Amino acid sequence: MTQPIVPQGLKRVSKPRLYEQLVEQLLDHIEESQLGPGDVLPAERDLAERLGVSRATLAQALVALEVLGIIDVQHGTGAVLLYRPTVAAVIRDLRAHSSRLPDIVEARSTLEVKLAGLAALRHTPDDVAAIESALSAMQEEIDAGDRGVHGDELFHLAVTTAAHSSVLAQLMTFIAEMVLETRIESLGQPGRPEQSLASHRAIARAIQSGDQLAAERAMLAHIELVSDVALLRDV
Amino acid sequence: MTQPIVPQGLKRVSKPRLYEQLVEQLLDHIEESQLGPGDVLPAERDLAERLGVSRATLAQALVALEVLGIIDVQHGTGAVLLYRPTVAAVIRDLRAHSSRLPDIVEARSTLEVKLAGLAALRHTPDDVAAIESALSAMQEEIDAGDRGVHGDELFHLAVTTAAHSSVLAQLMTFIAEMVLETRIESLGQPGRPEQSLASHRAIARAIQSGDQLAAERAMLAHIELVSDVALLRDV
DNA sequence: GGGGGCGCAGTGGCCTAGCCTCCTAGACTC
DNA sequence: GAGTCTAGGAGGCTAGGCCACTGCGCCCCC
Repeated sequence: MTQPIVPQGLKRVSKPRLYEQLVEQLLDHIEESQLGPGDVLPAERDLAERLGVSRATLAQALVALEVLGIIDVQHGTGAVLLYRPTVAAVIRDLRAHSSRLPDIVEARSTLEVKLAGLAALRHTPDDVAAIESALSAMQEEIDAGDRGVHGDELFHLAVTTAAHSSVLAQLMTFIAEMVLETRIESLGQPGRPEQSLASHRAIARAIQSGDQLAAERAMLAHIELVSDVALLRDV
Repeated sequence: MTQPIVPQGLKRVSKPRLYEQLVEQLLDHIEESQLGPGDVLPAERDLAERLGVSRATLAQALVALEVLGIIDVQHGTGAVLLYRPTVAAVIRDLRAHSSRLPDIVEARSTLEVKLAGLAALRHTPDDVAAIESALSAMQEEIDAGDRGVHGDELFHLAVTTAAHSSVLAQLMTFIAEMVLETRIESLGQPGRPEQSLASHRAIARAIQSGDQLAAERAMLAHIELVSDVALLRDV
């Protein structure tokens, strides 16, 4: 009862689709029936009739469950469960109360701290050049009276690249959109761009000196600095 | 001669479904056309005809894209893009399994270490019960001569749940499929299931005692233990 | 009696055809 | 000019049908 409906455009304000309701019902059914990995769901025709929907709509629900990684639909056999009901519960929670801001910051922090540390260990001359270039870009933006959003983005991207860890980089990209919102807010605070740039420099120094621990600490401090306002604002 | 071919059907050896191909094509189309957030895709009837499929099948593909968080289908309006094309590319890469093993382990380690630490701080009685239940399940599997893959999975899931961090949990779901492969390999080593279970117990103790640092350390040690063989084998 | 092959029943895959609801832009009214 | 109405286009969902794949049991042959 805390969340007053997220205005954050990320969420669906619109009408519930039938297949979404079916997903919920199926998850409930799986949980109640104590089904486990390897068990197969009833046949589509049967299920559709029992749930009072057409096969086509049920098929959409099954596609959704498949994408969510809960079932694997096999031609000629049926829809077999991959995971335990607990997973279903987790996913349902995710869908229910959508990701809130602290969770986003938490994920960002986790990933970027690690990336900064790896960057300290693995950076190439090119990576260093890109980081320096990002710092200069942000400096120029600030000098021009701008908030430096672009340079900020460049910097974090350069650090991510310097870490040379493809999966982590992909995960960063995935949450990039969410992070962007918090970033723009933060840089709107008076004096914030300068502070942010200063902590960028600290991170860059630690990375260039190859000091993993220092880089991680610097990044952590930076993100905490950048996130506090957003946290206070919204939660 | 060690493994009689993993029956774990997670890797699709089977037939590609039409809607999956459509997802790929649509992602390509989005990228090529330089579409951004807010843009709407062509009408279903139009799209279906152009792609040479029925509306029902296209609808499945759209559901998949919706679950992946790429589009939002609005009644009466159309399918509007939520993210930038880069995200689409990322997701496609993730699906294509292009990432290499060390990177996967690295990402898993980063996320799970953080999750273990958070679980130490945030666990509820229910979370503890789920963790204990997972430990018992794995013990039973091992006693029965099994490798304990299932109990292992339950345990890591329970820890993820106990961390109560939705975005991090979401990221774990994304790499879950990749992680599964390394997990199964690891547990195939002689004596490994017992070692793994022991380190699970250590993690569980640290979480239950609320010791964040100890939980993080225990999880890190566990993942390093579990990953070394796979790393040596494959890279 | 045992082994192998074949066919059938059941399941999902996908399509066609159609009607409903919802949204929106533009015409119409005041 | 502002508000209202309406028609067309968009997605939502259904019904029914045919095809392809899987698995298992029967039957034939050895």
